[in-house]
Amino acid sequence: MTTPEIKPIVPTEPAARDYKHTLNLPQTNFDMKANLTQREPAILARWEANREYEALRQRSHPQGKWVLHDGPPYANGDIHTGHLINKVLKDIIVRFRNMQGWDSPYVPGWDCHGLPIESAVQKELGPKMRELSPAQIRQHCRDYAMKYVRIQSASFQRLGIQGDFKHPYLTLDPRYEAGVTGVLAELVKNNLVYRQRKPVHWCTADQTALAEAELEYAAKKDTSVYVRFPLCVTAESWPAAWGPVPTAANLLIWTTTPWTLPANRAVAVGPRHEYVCVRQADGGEPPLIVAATLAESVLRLSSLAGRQTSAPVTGADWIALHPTYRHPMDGERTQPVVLADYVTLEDGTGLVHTAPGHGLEDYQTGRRENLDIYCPVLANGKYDDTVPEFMRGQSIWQANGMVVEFLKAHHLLFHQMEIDHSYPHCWRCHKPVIFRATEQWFVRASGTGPLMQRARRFVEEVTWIPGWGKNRIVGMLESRPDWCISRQRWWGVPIPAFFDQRGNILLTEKSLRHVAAYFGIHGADCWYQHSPQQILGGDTWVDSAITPEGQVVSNFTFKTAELRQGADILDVWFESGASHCAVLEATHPELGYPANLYLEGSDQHRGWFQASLLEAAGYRRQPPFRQVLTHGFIVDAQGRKMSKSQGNDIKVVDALKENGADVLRLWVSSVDYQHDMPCSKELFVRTGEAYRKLRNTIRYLLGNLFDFDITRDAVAPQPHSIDTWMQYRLSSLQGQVLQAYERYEFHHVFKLLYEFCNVDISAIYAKAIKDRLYCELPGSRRRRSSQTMCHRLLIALVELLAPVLVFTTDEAWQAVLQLPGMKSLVGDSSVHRRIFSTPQPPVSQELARHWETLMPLIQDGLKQLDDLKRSIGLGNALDAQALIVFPATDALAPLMADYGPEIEDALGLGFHQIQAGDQWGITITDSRKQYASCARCWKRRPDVGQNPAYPDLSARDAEVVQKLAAAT
RNA sequence: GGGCUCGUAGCUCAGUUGGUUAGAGCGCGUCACUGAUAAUGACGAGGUCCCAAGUUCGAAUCUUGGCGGGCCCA
Repeated sequence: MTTPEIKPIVPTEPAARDYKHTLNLPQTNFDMKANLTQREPAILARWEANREYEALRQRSHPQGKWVLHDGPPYANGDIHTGHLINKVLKDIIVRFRNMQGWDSPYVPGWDCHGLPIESAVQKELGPKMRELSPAQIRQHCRDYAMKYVRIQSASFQRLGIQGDFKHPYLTLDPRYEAGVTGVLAELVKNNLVYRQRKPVHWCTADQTALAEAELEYAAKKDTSVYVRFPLCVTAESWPAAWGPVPTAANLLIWTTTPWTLPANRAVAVGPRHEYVCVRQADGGEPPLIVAATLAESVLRLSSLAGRQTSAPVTGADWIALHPTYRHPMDGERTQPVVLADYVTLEDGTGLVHTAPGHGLEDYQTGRRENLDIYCPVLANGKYDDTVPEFMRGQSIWQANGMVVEFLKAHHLLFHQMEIDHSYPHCWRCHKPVIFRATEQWFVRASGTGPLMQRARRFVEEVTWIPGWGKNRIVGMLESRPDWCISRQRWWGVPIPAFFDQRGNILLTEKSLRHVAAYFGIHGADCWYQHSPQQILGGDTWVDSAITPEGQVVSNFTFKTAELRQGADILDVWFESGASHCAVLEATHPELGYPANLYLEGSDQHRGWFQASLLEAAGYRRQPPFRQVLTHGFIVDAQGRKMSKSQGNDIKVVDALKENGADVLRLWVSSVDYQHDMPCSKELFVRTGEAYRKLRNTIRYLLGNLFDFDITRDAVAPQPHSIDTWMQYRLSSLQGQVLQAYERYEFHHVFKLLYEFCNVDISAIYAKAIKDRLYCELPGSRRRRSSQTMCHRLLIALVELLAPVLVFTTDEAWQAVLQLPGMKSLVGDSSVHRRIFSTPQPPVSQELARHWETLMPLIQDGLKQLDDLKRSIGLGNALDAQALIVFPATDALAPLMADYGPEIEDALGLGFHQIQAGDQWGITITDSRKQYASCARCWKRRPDVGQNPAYPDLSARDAEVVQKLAAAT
């Protein structure tokens, strides 16, 4: 089969007639320029006026309820890139769920209590703070927190985050405070709360205990000392392996905190490590006891000449002889050498100075060995009066030098050196913290207790995304100590314990439930304003009591007039960790327990995820979340952490002004958030370029639909046209994008949509259908078929982009509603209240496969066009023609009359011919000297001038113009 | 120092159970179009797959050890 021979017409210059007005050129008022910084606030105002969030809630939700529970950001400071990533990811998910047909409400929350706010207020108030009552201080803190709630709320909304911002949850809400207290009641009921003297991280500047999450590690210089502890030498306790019993000997210990030496109560050795006795040949120095493997390196520190090292003895064998030593700073005290598993031989001497009041491991050893949990350091970091006289009242930070001097003077200092090490600091005041034994409230959250057993089971029941999140939290649970939940500050939820004059304590499930109800009405501030009589509501209260000795006595009668309130408040992590009860059930019961999803940065494995899990494990049968999704952290372009002090941080507020929210949201969607995310101004600029491509694709589709009425003009894609190919591509795209959303793989969503716009639509389809859209008769089947496809593309793109580009798709949807017939079809609806359209049924695989044969021909054609451009300066493909050769036996052979014109248009050519042959092939040639150019469609074709009435037009264009003329 | 984790073109990402010459889009360069026009198209140049050793006929992929980054902890 060959195209019939058409007699070529000698090229002539076309008459200078202008046919532009007879074309169907794109028309739309959807601007190419986004102007987001102006447009977005206007759209926000419209949403506000239309009560969009409320309207969404009232929409029908065929799938049921699906709840993402917001982790509360801390109400302090402007929003930063961490908020950006977290809130936008949440918003994308919630919007996607809603568009899937779920009822997915979003209630934003804020963490309003805690030390950072109190410290900031303290700084603002200065010395005035001392004159204020606790209630007045709390009022200042409240004002401070609420100020930042307002600032952050405005910023989140400006980012397009959709939610119930009129009714957020605030941890300072009395109902929330009641909820937190209720959780505490549950834990007390299950015997999971106790009070004990125990070393905790303590900030001497802020004078409070600190949680793990409130520490930050920084380099610190310290004096480390090697100290002689005089051994009590007796024949019975002297190992035979060490040779003759000397008259005196010293244990050698190493510590980086000389100030804790007054609190020394034991020396610990490793059971399997070997210890030796080192003697100086001249007998000038008493023998030293050190670990065998460390002896050489330690003794080298001091120029001990001519030494002899004895045979070794294991720690376990030595301890069997019950060795003791004299306290280095208090010769009256005799103290034991004990075993401990944690002693290592990595540094030091293998003998560990043990101060049960100043270290967690030391404390555990102390408990086991029945040692005194002795802590001579007051809350302000100064020694009390139980230490040697020269140190009394001194700050521990000054004491290091004094201790060293003392040791020197008493010939106990073996060696001293300055070291540089990583040391915990207070997250607020950045001062170094210490371990200090104090009376604190604890939750039994360690070991193999019932709470931990259930927590471990919960971990198994939850889906952790990515999967390693599970390992991470399991590892943390395994090694965690009991949870110190008390803090010595003002700004928080009080631990509502009452104390009588003899130190008996009232803190029971019953008393907590009573106080919780009272807090719910009056707010927790009442703890500082109302008397115990008022709060407990009577002169006596009969309940269990905890005696000063820690015994529980039932049916104890408290006289409320003699009670005073405890001064401790709850750890803020306990507060936010109670949100599964305080929010999902108490303040926003419409959400319901448990949540489908918690989504936070991966640091929350130790923070909110764990606090929530532990509290729920204390009294519930079901974990508070079904899925936990974590994201990584934003780093700078070089992959370094962002910090204000380094000046490499990006200000979200500035980035918003420069790029608009949709560009920032698109950036969030474009990166794989499970790892670190590099961020820079340049990356926002790049994202802006991607944004423009998406916007222009929508604009192109809108522009070509100005005269297309979906209710009247839609036709099925023509079977052997590029429309069919496009439908095939679209169906496949929709499936992939929805699946990527379902898996929370938004960077795949972005990539799929972006490449679809660049390649499938822009480079291939839009190019191919330009001629038929612009030049065919408006109502022609060929044009309507492509318009139908454009319409489907438009709706699909706007819908699939809606969770990400919330403003732009809203604006685009307004333009969609202006298209003929649309309002009658969908009314005045917002794209954000839509449920994703069901994709068209997939087109036949056979038709789709045809294009797998044709696409390589088109690729070949493009290459040839480029060659012609370089070799003979052929600039416009409309000045070229193709000879398409197809195998006569191919299944496509009978269809080439249909496919030929499609290839011509896909390459943007003026003309083509088809010819049967042996194998597929395409040859592009210059037709400038062969055919005239049609004055309307600019194609060079042999049929230009065929119609005598229109000598400057091709046959098709002549017919179109004739019909248009007839119609008017 | 420990636990978890990441390291593929300038950027963002793909790379199936190991298997031709490691891919895509963007960006960049060159060119074209001027009826998607501060838009659009074409072609092209870009990679020691962090490094090293090992296993294997064969490693971006598996093992071990480094280096560098991040989070959490000590």
